[in-house]
Amino acid sequence: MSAIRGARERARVEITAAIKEEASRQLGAHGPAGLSLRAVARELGMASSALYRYFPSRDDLLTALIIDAYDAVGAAAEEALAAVDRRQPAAEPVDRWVAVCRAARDWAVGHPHEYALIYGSPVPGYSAPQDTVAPASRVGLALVSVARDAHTAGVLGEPTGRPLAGPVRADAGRLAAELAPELPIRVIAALVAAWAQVFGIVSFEVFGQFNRVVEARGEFFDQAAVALAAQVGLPTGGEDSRGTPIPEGAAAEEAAGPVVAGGVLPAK
Amino acid sequence: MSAIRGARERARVEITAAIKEEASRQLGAHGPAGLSLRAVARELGMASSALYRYFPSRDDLLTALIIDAYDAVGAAAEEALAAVDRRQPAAEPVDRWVAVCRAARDWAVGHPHEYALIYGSPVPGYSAPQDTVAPASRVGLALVSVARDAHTAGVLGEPTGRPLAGPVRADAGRLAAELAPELPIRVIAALVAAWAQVFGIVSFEVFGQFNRVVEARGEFFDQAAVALAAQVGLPTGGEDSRGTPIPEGAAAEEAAGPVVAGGVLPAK
DNA sequence: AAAATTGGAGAGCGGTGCTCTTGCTTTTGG
DNA sequence: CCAAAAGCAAGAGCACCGCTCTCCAATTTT
Repeated sequence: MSAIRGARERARVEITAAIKEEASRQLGAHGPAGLSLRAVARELGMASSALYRYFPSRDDLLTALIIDAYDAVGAAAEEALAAVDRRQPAAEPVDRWVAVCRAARDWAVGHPHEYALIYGSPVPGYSAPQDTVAPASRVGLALVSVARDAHTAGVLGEPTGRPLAGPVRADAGRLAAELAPELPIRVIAALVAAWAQVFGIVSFEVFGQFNRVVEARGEFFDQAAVALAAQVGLPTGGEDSRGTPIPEGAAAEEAAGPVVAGGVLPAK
Repeated sequence: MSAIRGARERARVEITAAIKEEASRQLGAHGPAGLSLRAVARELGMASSALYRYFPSRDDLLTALIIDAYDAVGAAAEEALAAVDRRQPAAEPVDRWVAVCRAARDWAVGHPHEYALIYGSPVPGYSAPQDTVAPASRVGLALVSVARDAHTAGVLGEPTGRPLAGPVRADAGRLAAELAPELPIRVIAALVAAWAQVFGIVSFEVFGQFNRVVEARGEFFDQAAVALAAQVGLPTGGEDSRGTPIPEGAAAEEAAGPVVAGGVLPAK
């Protein structure tokens, strides 16, 4: 969209990118607290004050990195979904679900500092500017799309759990209208809960809460992801809680089979 | 245990407590990043260098606050369990479960900065010294004890989900030997997952991920907590048999939406 | 009472985010 | 084509930070 307006403009985007790159490098090396504008400037061979031409404050730099991180994990999730469809055109919903969860988790363990930036404590003063909400939704939307596709395919069962309390139903209804009007309200509520719970497990792993508790983190995560899929109503091929009808009999051989069918990567 | 050994010793514990108190106050006001040794010292009317007689570094002060926070949320959970038993001597397991979850959640909502300290991103360089693991386990142990009591009462059902993968089974077996040998291994695994998932939902609420997504946070949390209880194998009264509402909704008036750290600047 | 330990205060070091002023270069427009 | 405008880099400087070191007073111990 932007033609080469001039050397100046081109230099600007290049330098901006270089700053973000170096900042991201420092963030990976010393953590969010160790991100220093002066150090970035030093590494780039420019005066610290010159940096303020590109980012009006340290928090703005951090916000840029936050958006990039949201986009990175969102892209990873979307790409994983596309990859499983490419590899296996009629993949089971649960496999698509697990692929998305796995992608988020793998990105998180591969980029712990970036992950901490977006799913850890809000770092600066910082009250999530509007620019972050779209990138932040991408993983959630990928999960929603898995459920939506299962629904259109007619294989989406009843989510587990009790009937919704009134206010929760209202929230879920509002969300449904926004992003998937065809899905049952209870599925929407279950999706939101599952979304949070997936990241709960990821956070515990990345933030060290599983130290000396869970060693087989990959398998543990997959197990939980499958359980969450069932909670949402995706057919998991296993005996399910409370006799949820399993729409079609495709998966008879999974009874003793691998926990995760079809091509989801093992731990590492 | 320590008799009054002298004015000096008594002054030491008093000053130590005062430092932690003021530090906690500042943490609540300006967030973890805004905790400044100099400011604490200033507020206490002493030289900043004198503070180092009590805490050898800022990180040590933070560690002390972290331990206090773990103890506080752990105590809240244990106290909630005791309270529900006191109020209702033969409480349903699911009610005891939800009480523990609720206590953790309510504490987190009421102390967002302390919560961020312990369940957010690991703040400094910081590699969780051994002193923190015991306090950090208290909430988890409360959840285990609910399951254990249900088991001894003979009302613990099968946890939902597929059979465990081998490595997960190994982890769960080791944990079972440590803290509840009588519980089925699958229950242990489900407990660990539920533990992480509870805090996933709490973190999403406290860290603002639910902004503009979930408004009825209390009800939503209760719903998820019940679902997790079922996942562990606690009887939840069936899917629709009894419309027993959720125990209590106590803290519904946590108006402040952005729980985020004290605004350094109002953005712009 | 003397000696040893402990706590407090100040100065100072190197670092930080950020602002302001001063020049220089590129872009713009008549 | 050249002057005005706008954008950019650099330096100095402010207020703050964590932390160390030295010096001195008060307390404990011997």
